[in-house]
Amino acid sequence: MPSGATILHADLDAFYASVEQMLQPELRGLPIAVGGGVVLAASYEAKRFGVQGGMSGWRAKRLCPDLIFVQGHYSEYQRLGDQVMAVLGDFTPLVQRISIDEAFLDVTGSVHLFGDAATIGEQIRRRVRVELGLPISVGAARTKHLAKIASQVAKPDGLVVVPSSAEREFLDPLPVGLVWGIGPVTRQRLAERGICTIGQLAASPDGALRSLLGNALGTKVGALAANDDRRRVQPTGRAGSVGAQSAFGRRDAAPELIRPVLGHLADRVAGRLRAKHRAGRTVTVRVRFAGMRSVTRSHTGVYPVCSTLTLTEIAERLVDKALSDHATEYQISLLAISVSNLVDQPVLQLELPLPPDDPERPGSRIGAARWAIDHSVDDVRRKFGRSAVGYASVVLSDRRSVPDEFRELAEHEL
DNA sequence: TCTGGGGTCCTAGGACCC
DNA sequence: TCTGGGGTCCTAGGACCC
Repeated sequence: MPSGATILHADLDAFYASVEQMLQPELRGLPIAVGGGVVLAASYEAKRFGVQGGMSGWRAKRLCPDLIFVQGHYSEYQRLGDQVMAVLGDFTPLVQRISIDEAFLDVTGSVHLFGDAATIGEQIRRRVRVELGLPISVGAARTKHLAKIASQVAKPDGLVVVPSSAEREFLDPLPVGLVWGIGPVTRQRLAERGICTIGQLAASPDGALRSLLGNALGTKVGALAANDDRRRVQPTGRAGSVGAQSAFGRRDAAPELIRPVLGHLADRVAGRLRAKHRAGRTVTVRVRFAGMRSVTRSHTGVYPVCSTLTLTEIAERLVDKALSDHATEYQISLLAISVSNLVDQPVLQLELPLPPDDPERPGSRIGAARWAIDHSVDDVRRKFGRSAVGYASVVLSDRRSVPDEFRELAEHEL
């Protein structure tokens, strides 16, 4: 009997940790964490003790004294993640990759070739296990939202198919936190009103949902309740913004470090933009203070920016503004730069020389000079590597809490 | 002895235009 | 002589996701 489920959500289990256990068999069955100062990923054996990604290493060790810290094999993560996606692509061209280790599939057109959703889900799981040595969970349902919830329920290393005839029975007893978009804050707000399960949420009047969750999320939950999720699986698009951030942790965030750090961040962001022939009109900085309170300041200019020096200057101005608005805060715990409103910038615009007083203006004297500098730096790096030439990298080299390879895994396609 | 780094989306107020 | 309604863009903050 057909289940009506044609959307799959495939999600590798504890991806980085599983890769380490696959590469080093002596680690299998043991609580491990990838990373050191901060836990980047934890195996299921470690998760049982409450160890989670993003947690500081000392806290994880306190929760799980036998925890083993391992260094990440980041290029392996990328390679294996890509290979998993290739396996998924063997079943349908309609694959929407959400992150390095997770994707939606629409198998509507594939069932006559491979069997129903349950069969395809099992084939995916078997192939990923046999060919790549990794556990992957799969959820199958009529909509993306349901498929995603199903894969979470299937974890670890399982398959859950939600037949369209049994969606309510499946959803109603589940905790609201499984709904995409409901995090800790919203979950708490709902709990205060006695709403803990998706069934209770679905039974709430539409107006109440909207006032509780906001218009957008309320509509989404209403659609979930009415089984009316119409989002389609679509190939992953390009990123709408590029950013970089640097946390100071417990190291001193001396004021004289602000500028070198901004230079370093701008260098990363602008370099990525140039590599993809992109530029952005809006620059946003975020300053986080001790106590996790953070403020943002942004500037939208007339011309798209991709020059390292120009981005640095704009970011410095914005950070100065943020700091003067919050003069009582004295300790900075994080700095971030992000560029949005992106546009394509296929070639250098060789326009008529323009007044040289606006470095942001492409074709102005200063703009052209910066373009030349940036591109020679990019050239040297292409030939000799990132560290061959760069901004204050010596000053900051021992400050990086997370390896660059890890950062790169999280980058989206520009 | 404190909380990484990459993103997306939503909300709300204000400026400005027609 | 005082003011409608709609739309777009920008800014700031916040929740959330992987």
